[in-house]
Amino acid sequence: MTEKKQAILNAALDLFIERGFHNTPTSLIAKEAGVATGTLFHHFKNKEILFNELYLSVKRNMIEGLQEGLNTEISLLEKIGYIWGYSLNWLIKHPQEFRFFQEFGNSPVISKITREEAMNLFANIAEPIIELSESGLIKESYPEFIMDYFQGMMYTTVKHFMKYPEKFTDENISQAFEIFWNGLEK
Amino acid sequence: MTEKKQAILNAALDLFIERGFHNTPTSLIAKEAGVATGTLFHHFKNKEILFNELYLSVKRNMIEGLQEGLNTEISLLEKIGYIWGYSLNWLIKHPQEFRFFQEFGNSPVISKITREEAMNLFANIAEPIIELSESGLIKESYPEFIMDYFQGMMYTTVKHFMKYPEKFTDENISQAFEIFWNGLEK
Amino acid sequence: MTEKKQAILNAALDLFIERGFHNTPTSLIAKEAGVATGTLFHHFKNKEILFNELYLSVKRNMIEGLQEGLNTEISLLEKIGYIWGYSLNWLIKHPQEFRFFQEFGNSPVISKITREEAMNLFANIAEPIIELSESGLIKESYPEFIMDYFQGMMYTTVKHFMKYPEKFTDENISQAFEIFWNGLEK
Amino acid sequence: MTEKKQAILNAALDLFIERGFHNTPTSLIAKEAGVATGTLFHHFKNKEILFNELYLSVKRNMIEGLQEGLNTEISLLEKIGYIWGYSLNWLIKHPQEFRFFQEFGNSPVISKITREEAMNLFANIAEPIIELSESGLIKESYPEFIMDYFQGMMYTTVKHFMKYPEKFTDENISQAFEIFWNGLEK
DNA sequence: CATGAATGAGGATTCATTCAT
DNA sequence: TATGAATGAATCCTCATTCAT
Repeated sequence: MTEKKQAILNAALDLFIERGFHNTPTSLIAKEAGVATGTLFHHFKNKEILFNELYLSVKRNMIEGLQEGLNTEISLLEKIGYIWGYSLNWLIKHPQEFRFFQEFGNSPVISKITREEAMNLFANIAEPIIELSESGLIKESYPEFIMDYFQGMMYTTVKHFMKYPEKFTDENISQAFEIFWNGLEK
Repeated sequence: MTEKKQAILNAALDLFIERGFHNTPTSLIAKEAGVATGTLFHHFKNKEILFNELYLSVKRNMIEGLQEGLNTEISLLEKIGYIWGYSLNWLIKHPQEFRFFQEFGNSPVISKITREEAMNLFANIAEPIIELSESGLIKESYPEFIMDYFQGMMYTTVKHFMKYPEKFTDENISQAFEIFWNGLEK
Repeated sequence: MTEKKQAILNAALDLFIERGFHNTPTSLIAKEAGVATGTLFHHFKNKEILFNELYLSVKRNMIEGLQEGLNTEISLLEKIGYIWGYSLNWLIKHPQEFRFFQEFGNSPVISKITREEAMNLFANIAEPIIELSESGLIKESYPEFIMDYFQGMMYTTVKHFMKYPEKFTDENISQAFEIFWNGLEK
Repeated sequence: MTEKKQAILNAALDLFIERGFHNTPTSLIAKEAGVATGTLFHHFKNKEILFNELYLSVKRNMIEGLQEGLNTEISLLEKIGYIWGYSLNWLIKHPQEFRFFQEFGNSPVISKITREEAMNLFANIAEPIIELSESGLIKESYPEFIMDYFQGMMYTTVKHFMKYPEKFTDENISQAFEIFWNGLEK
């Protein structure tokens, strides 16, 4: 990846979050990235493609570290805890990326293909969560709900700590996981 | 409210959801509403004001029935259950409105004043939830978290049932509330 | 037709001829027509549609008078002579329109539908010429050639007189028709 | 001429015909020619110069063979017939080149200098035709008209045979010349 | 000679808003 | 109230040309 291409992605992330997709001129992205307008279109065929590439790039960044931690031999519960902890931390440390997911997770600008590629990235992260729903360790339920509940609680928690940064203490973090887990327990 | 004004609000709701604020031309709203472009600006000084009025109108519609049910003398727990049940039902029955809140809850187009007005509408609905956090009935926590947790679980649940309509059974609804509640219980 | 719409067509005719389709900015057309850019797109959905409407409009103008003269009962030869004379005169008196046909007769910007509509306009003008090829009055040939020969000679002649206006005398006009006709005669 | 330079000219010919001068990006020409954009500007200072060089190159190709055949001692009439036959054949066998002349013969992109150079190439081909007009062999007329008539009939004929390839038979070819000649004969 | 990333001026089109009817 | 033609600033994108490698 060229330096300029990366600069464009960085500028685009900030601007799309702050102003939304349709309210962010490509000229502004280029300006913030310190390149000419033409350069933007040299690297990304059009604005939509830029957006889709950005989406995948952010997803990849988030997953990168997660993958590695899961390769070790640990129990299912430990895996769940690890995924929760890692994700929570990563999202809190990357507030822009978190807002990006929140705002654009359902955006029609993201193409089917991009969505599929993103799904594939998450395949082996989703696995332990699905496994959990079938493990007998928790209330009887179905995988789709557990998956959505996990993600929902995660987002709710991050959003909360982002709104009240002073509440982001070890104690409150533990409590959040506890609430999540107590909800599921038999 | 004139018939035409209402038609404009109805058309705007659908279009804003489907296409986003900045990607929805006022001309298209007018067309879908069956009025001339000029007519739209006759009723709403500009696009932003139309959006803000729409936001408040949707909020009011949701609260309307909720208020009444809370006026009776019932226990705190019953109130919480009532709010949860009513909201869940209303949102599921009004999917467009739900999507509207999801997409635009954080939109910068909503003015401070509009946001305050909306807050006021929810004042006595928020009350029981805040009371709960101080009631000793649940894990020790602070009101802001309980509030966000309530809303987060609610949205998570509705979103889930919207994605999997066939899962929207009495049993699963109860289970969702149970999970929410178990999470909080001491 | 609005006054402004007509002004746009007039300006477009001159500019397209002088500069070609792709080298004529819509902004310039609007400027020459004395209207705002937006007005141009209010009347013509896009540049190509403007071009196609212009093409048809010019064709219609040329045919208008021609049609009437053919409705009378005159011999085949007289009809041919009339068509030749009328067309030659009209084209010489409308040099811009002539150049327009020359430059853009084969332009890929003209859509199939436009081409068909134009053909229909010429249906009963083409008729006598086709009839001629089957009349036995001339060398044995086939209609398609006679048609192309007629048009080719017409264009050649007009082009010539346009290049050398001082040669545009009654005598030379007669001679041109004579050459055309001698070529065909048995 | 380098291989690459020739490849650029070949690609340019096809693309200019198909899309017109202003609608043909230099990047596309380079791509079709299998070279880098920079390479194109290495061989031709700019797009206009490329176009002018292409024009002259095509003219030269057409004339090449014609010149030789005229150097022999034959009668005026034979010369005329030879020019007609050779040109007709060459144009039919080089349809792209023919379309190129048709479309761009009057293009303002061709510079005065280029136009003069092209004229010079045709000097001794034009000679017999001009001589014809003064020979007394044909109707009394003036050289400019004979010249234009010759070229007009030639183009008309080629165009016709290109539109109806199945009509391109020896018989029809003779007839075309006959019509051309009968038109002129006293 | 050859390359292709980078440039930025230019052009087609859109759209919120106005205003005369 | 209602209309829709008119406006022109704003935006996405293209493309001839340059230049460092």
